[in-house]
Amino acid sequence: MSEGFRFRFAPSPTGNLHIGGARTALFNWLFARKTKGTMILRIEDTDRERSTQEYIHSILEGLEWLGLDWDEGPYYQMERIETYKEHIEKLLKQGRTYRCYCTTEILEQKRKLLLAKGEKPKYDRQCRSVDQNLDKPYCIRFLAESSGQTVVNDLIKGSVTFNNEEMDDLVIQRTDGTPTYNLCVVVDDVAMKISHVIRGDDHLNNSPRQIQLYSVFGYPIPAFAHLPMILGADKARLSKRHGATSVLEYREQGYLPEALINFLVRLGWSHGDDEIFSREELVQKFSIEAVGKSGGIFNPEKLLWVNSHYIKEKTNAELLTLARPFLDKAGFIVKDAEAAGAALGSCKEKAKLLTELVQGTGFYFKEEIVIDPQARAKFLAPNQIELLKKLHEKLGAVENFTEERLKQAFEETLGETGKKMGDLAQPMRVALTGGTISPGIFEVMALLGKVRTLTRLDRALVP
RNA sequence: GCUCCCCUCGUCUAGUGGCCUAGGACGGUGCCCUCUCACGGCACAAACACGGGUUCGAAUCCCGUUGGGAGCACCA
Repeated sequence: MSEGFRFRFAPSPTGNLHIGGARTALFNWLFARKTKGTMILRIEDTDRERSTQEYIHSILEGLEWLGLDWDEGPYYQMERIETYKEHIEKLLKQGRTYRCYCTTEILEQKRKLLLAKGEKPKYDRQCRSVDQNLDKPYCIRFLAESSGQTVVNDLIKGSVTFNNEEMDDLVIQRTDGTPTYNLCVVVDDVAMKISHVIRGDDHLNNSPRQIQLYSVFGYPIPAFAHLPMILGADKARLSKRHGATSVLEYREQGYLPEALINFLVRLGWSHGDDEIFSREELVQKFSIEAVGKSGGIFNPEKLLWVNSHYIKEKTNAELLTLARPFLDKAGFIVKDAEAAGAALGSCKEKAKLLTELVQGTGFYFKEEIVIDPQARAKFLAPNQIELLKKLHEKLGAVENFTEERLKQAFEETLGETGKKMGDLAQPMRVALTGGTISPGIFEVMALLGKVRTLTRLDRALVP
């Protein structure tokens, strides 16, 4: 048995699972499932200042909602401190580290100075030639290669060459003794036998520095794939000011996980002219070669369209399950699951979000409807009331409120009065739903049933 | 400022030298359907960033320019 590929999603719990993170997770997941490899979840929580337990929960919940499962983990970096320490020790023995006593203020000054001179603000290695046994707080830096080149062979961007002189001497251990990101990723990716590092292309510049670490440790270098960024409408990296960034916010707004997945995968990946992909199709059709190089703008309208597509595909029973939290929130009580499902189903053609779907079914769930004054003025004028009264007589005689039978009653009324369907349907709609927008009028009546239909009609007939 | 990445309709993209009069999708516009709103159907407008090459032939290959993005933390 050959060993399969291994992938990881490694978020830091310094925020909720956001759109960009979700897509990184998705691409890793797709590649893992496609190749029958292993998906690993690792929480990069070495930033103790900003990492929180709430964010960890939020990230896990987001992944779960999207259906992006993992085979190993979650591993927590804070539980692996000893391993990092050992590796720092190794580097020390190889003479590739040195203590740096420079304070944040001093470093800040140096940066400003270099920037003002028009140079790249990298550390000047001053402490390298300073006594290593001073009784002062210190951090540990990695002595980087200062000549030659480092090549990143990226599955998406191709081969990218960096001059080593561009590289800075990274801080690998903070003054408080905790290791930092660039060291931890390398140590962990090796320890977890990661074969493919798939991450956002904001990390592309980190890759050569990490490759240097792999080399010094004598570890094999994994394959890299740097995904292009997701941008806002102004082409700046997606952030809070572009609207919702947390995946869970989309759940609250009434999006379906499969819609978000489908939308996200199409941002930077394509398969001919196809737009809609089931989870199974994605796993089958996904390939890293088809991932684009350029950043993509997050287009909320398209997301909405994808979502409406998936809502339309749902059965009544599925809609009821999905809409449940929103119904509860609206205070709508489900007495008859089948009828409630049918009510939701009657509105699915016009709903782009689950929240809209539930709003649309208010006429069904509310015991007492309130008639919109404008709608009343326009559609419940005296002559229209007369027409409704005629219809009322017919309806009283109708035993079963089936759409077919109701249509018949309408047509009879219209035949006797010479009016058109619109003349009758619209006033009826206002009488039964309180507004001018609803599913087909016969469907509404069938859904409400004879008793409620006639009660509402009675009430509407007295101004 | 320096380093790296990127560039096909407004947006996501198809396209790997002739199939391109550049295709699809979202959005937009118009028409049809129709008991309202939608759904749906049909149609229209809309792009190869620019400039040089290479070639019989370039959206596709090469060079340069402009433009956009990312990184340059004791954040990840």
